[in-house]
Amino acid sequence: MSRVRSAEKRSAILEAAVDEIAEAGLGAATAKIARRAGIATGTLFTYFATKEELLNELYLELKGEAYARMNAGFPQKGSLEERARHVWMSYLEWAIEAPRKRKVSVQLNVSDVITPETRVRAAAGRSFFDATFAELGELDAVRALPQGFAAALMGAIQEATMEFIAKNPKERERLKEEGFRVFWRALQ
Amino acid sequence: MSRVRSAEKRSAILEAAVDEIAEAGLGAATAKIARRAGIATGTLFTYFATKEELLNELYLELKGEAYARMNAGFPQKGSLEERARHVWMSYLEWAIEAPRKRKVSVQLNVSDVITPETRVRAAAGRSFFDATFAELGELDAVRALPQGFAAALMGAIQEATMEFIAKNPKERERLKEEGFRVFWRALQ
Amino acid sequence: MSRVRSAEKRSAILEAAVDEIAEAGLGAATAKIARRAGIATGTLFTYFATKEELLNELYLELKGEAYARMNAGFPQKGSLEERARHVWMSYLEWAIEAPRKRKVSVQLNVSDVITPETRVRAAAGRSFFDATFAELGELDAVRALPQGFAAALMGAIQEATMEFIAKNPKERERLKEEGFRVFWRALQ
Amino acid sequence: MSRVRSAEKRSAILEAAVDEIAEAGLGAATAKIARRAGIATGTLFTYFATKEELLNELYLELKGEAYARMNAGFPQKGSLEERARHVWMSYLEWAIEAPRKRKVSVQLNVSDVITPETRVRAAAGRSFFDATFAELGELDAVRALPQGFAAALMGAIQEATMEFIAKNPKERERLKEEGFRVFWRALQ
DNA sequence: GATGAATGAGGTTTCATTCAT
DNA sequence: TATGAATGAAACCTCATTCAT
Repeated sequence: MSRVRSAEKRSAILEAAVDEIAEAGLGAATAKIARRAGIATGTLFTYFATKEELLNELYLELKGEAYARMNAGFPQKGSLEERARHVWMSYLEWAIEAPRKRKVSVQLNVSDVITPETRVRAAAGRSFFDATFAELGELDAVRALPQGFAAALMGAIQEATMEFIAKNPKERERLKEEGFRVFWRALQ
Repeated sequence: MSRVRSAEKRSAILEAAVDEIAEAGLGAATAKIARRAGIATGTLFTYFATKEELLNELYLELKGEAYARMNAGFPQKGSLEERARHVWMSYLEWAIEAPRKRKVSVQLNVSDVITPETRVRAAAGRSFFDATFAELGELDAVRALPQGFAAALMGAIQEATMEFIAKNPKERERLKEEGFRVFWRALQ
Repeated sequence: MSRVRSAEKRSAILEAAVDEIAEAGLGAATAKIARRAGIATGTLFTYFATKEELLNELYLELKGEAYARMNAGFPQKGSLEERARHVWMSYLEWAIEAPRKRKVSVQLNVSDVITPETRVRAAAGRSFFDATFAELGELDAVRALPQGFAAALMGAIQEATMEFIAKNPKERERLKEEGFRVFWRALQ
Repeated sequence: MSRVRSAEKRSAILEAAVDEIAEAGLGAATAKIARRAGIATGTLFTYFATKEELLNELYLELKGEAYARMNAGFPQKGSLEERARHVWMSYLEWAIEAPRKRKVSVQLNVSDVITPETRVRAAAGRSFFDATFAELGELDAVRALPQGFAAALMGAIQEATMEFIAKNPKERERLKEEGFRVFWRALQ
């Protein structure tokens, strides 16, 4: 039997990619990523056929990780506000814990390497709380706006909130809460 | 006297940079930018010593252009809502008119090439309507949040709004207005 | 296992560098050196990280080669004159055989690319006959001069001798001998 | 009447070239030389048609300056040793006073930019004390060696001496004297 | 599968020289 | 003459990807 592609190595590459891209931008060299992952340059390409594929997979991974966090402990039966608050808080916690991951996720999102198909696949991870966003979209405040606006709005306000948490880490808890309240008020 | 450094050429380079970066990302080749600007490769470097400098100047230029738009026709004596609405609308109009510029502006903003000093210089262009944001920051909804949150919030919601305008260009006017109303409500 | 860095290729690069530099000076293009060595442009940089490193290694190589010649057949137990004569003759023979190498060695020596550290490392190769120079330094003629003067003196007179051998190759043997006698007399 | 090429500017260029080459090697940029000379890039080329010409003229200038020093106060009627000593001392003094000029002179000499014709023209400046070298060449010690050997020998030993003076500036006078004695003994 | 040397196109920047002013 | 912007070939070096081992 031949050796098998190891999941550990795959993860090591993705983690190394996060670090390297956080430091050097999307232009980060595959060779450096490989070295950081503790593997040979060539090995990287047995896990990801091209750099573009690596980047797309990374995007999926990061989105997936964030979504997993939001899905965990999701109060399926809570009130709309409770569910919205859960999503808000759990994403922010992930972003605070892994700022480089969030940074890279943003860079990937803004770039053109991520294919529409990848974006679609990434969105699939939201299944759990998508219903919540659908409900939010029904609120008077945004009913006249396209589907998805509520989600985008949350993302946007979180982005702004993150920025300030990064600057005042000690006020983290308060900022998380206040941020949510601003978001919530926007929807009333 | 020798030939004089022409403002037209400088502008041509910056415009070419916008187009090229919009298509190829921040990795866009200086040689291609030069060709698109109709000058020789070397000439670019008599206007901008390094690519990094070009990128920083471009950021300044784009921010400046957007701010100029917001400053133009600013209703100095209008109500707070009128002034906020002006800022909201004029930025969105600029972003809609020049989507590539906005896109590049976002990419630059997210990247690490823009120095803190450039960011400070860019912020200087906001003088006119900064007072408005200061006033917004005094509203109950965001009083507990750090200075600058209102501005960041507007940027964030605009970002979300832009995304949807890009997808539904025909609804532009309505989306602009609805977006503002969401923003405004968040502050009440 | 991957392909292994080949000593032959390394040598080929160094030899090509000698030829290219002899023809074009220290400004010789790395691309041309690579082509002459029969490898791709990029390959050169897997053997030498930068051109500067290549130049320093080349210096080491050339000095090493010359010193190896002088060490070979060194009459450890011969009289001072015999030992000095051996050093004198063997260096000149090397320089005559490989005039381009000597030329490049001189250019490198005069330039600022060779780091002090490289110079120190190069000097290490003289171990064998250093004792001889130390003894020469004790002779009355140069005792009042700094340590190392005798060695520098030999180098200088050899330089002058070389020049004339290059012009009158047929008189090589006589000039080698006469040159040594002038050197030797200077020390008496 | 049109403006005339100014001798001052020419000198300024040559001096700037010395400084720039001493710092950056023969690859020094003409534009930097021009800036250092306080003139425009283009102006340099009205004084020297090409960089190569500039370099050749510089060589001539430096050799000329050194020779002028040796010619000054030349003891036409002194003994052979007195005359030789004068040449020895005055060159060393020049080299000590203007180490960068000497350094550049050496670099030029070793390179291939200096044409044979320039070398011939440079040699012309030695007229005054050439007779002395001719006489030195008649001494038994070097009679069997080609014409010019005595001069080359002096140059070579001076080179060695210079090196040590550079390292021990305080012993300058003693080293100058001792160096000469070594040279003189070599000829006896 | 794993390795890392090899490849060569392409990236940024420099530079001697020209030429409009 | 003087100026310095303009030129574009070339320089050094990087990098995604391939492939011999």
